[in-house]
Amino acid sequence: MTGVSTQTVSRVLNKRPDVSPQTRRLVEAAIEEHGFRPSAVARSLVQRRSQMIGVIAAGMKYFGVAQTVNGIAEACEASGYSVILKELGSFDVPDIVPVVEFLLAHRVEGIIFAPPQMGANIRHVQDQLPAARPPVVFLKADPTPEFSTIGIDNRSAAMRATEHLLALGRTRIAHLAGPLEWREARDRRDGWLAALSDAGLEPGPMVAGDWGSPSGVTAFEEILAADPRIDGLFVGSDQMALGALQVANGRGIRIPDQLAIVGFDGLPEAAQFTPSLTTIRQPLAEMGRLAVRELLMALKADLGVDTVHTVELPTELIVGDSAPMPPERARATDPDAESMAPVVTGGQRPG
Amino acid sequence: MTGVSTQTVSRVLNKRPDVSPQTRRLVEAAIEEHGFRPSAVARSLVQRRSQMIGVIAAGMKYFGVAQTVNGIAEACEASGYSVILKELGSFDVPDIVPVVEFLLAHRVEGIIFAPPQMGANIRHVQDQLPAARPPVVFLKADPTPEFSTIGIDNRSAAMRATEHLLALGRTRIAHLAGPLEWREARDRRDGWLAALSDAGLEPGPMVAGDWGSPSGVTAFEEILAADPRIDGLFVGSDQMALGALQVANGRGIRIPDQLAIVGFDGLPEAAQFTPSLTTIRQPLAEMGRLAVRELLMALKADLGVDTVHTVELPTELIVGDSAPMPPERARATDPDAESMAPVVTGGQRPG
DNA sequence: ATGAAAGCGCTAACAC
DNA sequence: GTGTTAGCGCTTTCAT
Repeated sequence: MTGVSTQTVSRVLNKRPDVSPQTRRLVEAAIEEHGFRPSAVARSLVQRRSQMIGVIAAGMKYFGVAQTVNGIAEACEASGYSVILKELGSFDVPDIVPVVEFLLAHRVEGIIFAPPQMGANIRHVQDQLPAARPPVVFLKADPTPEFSTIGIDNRSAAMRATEHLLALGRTRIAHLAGPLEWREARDRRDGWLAALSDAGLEPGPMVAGDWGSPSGVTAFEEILAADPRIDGLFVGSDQMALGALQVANGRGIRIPDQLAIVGFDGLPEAAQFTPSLTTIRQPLAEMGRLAVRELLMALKADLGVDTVHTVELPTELIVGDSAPMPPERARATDPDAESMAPVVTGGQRPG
Repeated sequence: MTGVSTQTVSRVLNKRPDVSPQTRRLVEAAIEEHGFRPSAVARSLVQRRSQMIGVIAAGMKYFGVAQTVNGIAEACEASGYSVILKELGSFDVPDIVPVVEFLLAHRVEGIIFAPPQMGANIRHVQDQLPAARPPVVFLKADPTPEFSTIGIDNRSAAMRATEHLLALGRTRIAHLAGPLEWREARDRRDGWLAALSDAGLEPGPMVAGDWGSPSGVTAFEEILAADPRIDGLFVGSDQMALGALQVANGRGIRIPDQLAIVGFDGLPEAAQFTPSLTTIRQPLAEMGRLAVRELLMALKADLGVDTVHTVELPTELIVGDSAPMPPERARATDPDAESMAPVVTGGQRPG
């Protein structure tokens, strides 16, 4: 309309080949001059694809969630998608439904749930999801036949952690748990119990914290009060383990000789704790990336093909000084030997 | 069109008053039955407001950026806006321009830059920003007359940290700096130098790390090698301070008696370090929230009113055991006494 | 209280 | 190669 034509402009913008170089230059000049910017909104409307995926996150203040959202954002950018981020105060159902509606209204092409945890409430969310919807991936949720889920096997990983303590000859092994309303906290506790039961040992005391490092301090003190003679401790998060380390150091408890500690999460900083922390690393960013891949695959295959997958990503045992490698090497018969192979960091012990 | 009418539906959806209750119920029933969902895309198109704000972030893997994005998302939700999150690999100019174009094409109503740092390159970004654009806020950037910026006064905060060490009677004060390509790292170094110069002292050795805790280990070892007799250390990030603590603990350096340490950032975990870390807290989430407020205010005032503000948020000295309160209380004449008032955490020292 | 008409800014399907 | 027509799904404005 401006200088010369009407929607030849469209062809220019979309870099179609069927435009004469001359016209093209003309149009481009006009665009430049008028500071014209094509509306992606209108384009989304007519094409019925927004090139957006919706991310429903809660607790981004937690290291894990932030890491996962990062993985999602990265993978989206790499695939030409963008993310609409909805941060929720909580995952209670009444909160979630309007958010999903919002995302649907914006015609996102997929939705990822990235919570710090998934409890039973997720069932309700799943029930309330409208039938007509883009693909959805739940992170850290119980497997279902209806939705793709991506997570780790918390129970096995916790068993692996506990077995590491057992391999060090520890027999009185306590657990500093996460809040037991959280499924992940319960799964980790169950893994701890199972490993002890397999070894024919009684569980040591268990106290729950709230994932944060201050709660590690108080919970560990309660554990010590319950049984000062424990020689092994499995902690549900690295942050709580940090609190336990502070108490142990303050009381002159020698780690790992007197008490060996294994954490959970794989914070990058764990290697610089005093002493460096043995921990289970979760592939948090990978989870996010994989969730995007799942979505894109489902989008591609939108024929009735089966696009529901349940993925459990492998975890790693990162060995630090708080619970070093046992003298006899990891058993070669370990069924998960590959995925769960221990990784030894440069457990730094200066001086 | 369906059951009864055409765009009376619109009135129903927008909860307009001028619809008979009867029709309303009819329409609502039809909506429910057909699983109809209004298109926010079409609405954005016709109303010319997307209710979206664009966030350009880089380095969300860093605690600080994640925290800030969290604050942004929170504040947006609270105001009925949503965020389109673009995560960048880096803030090099060629990368950024297309991202801004993308956001503009999506008709975001504001843009926030949330990088881990802002170097000189930001100038180029600012220069390349098109003239016709929604309001933009830069986080952590140098003040400019053209754009709103929100950050902290790194230099003053670093002076405050160093003065705390001086108040403890320390005279050989070293600095474990961040990477000096970063403006923030340089500002903190300058604050350290200024405080020492004001006190008439020579600066101790300085070595730069990369913000991460492993680099704290090696950099601190270099500092010790350069001058083993230092009695104070100001560290540019809490994570690097964690590395320094590990080395100090490993070598039997008594903290704070032999060496007092002050960090920077205010990680929540710093209180559980061994020993608990004295540090400068930055209001990271607040920065994000404030950025959103800035944007919304600018939106409201879009008359030629002056909407460019330069905000420097106050920081806090959090006193832990690594550099305790000096015997004589903080000088009452401190000009920043209020905003910079030290906060004493329960520096935990068990047993 | 409701319907009809026009248009937001683009692209798809055809003509020319 | 380029212009024309139509329509994406809404919200206006004006009639009724």
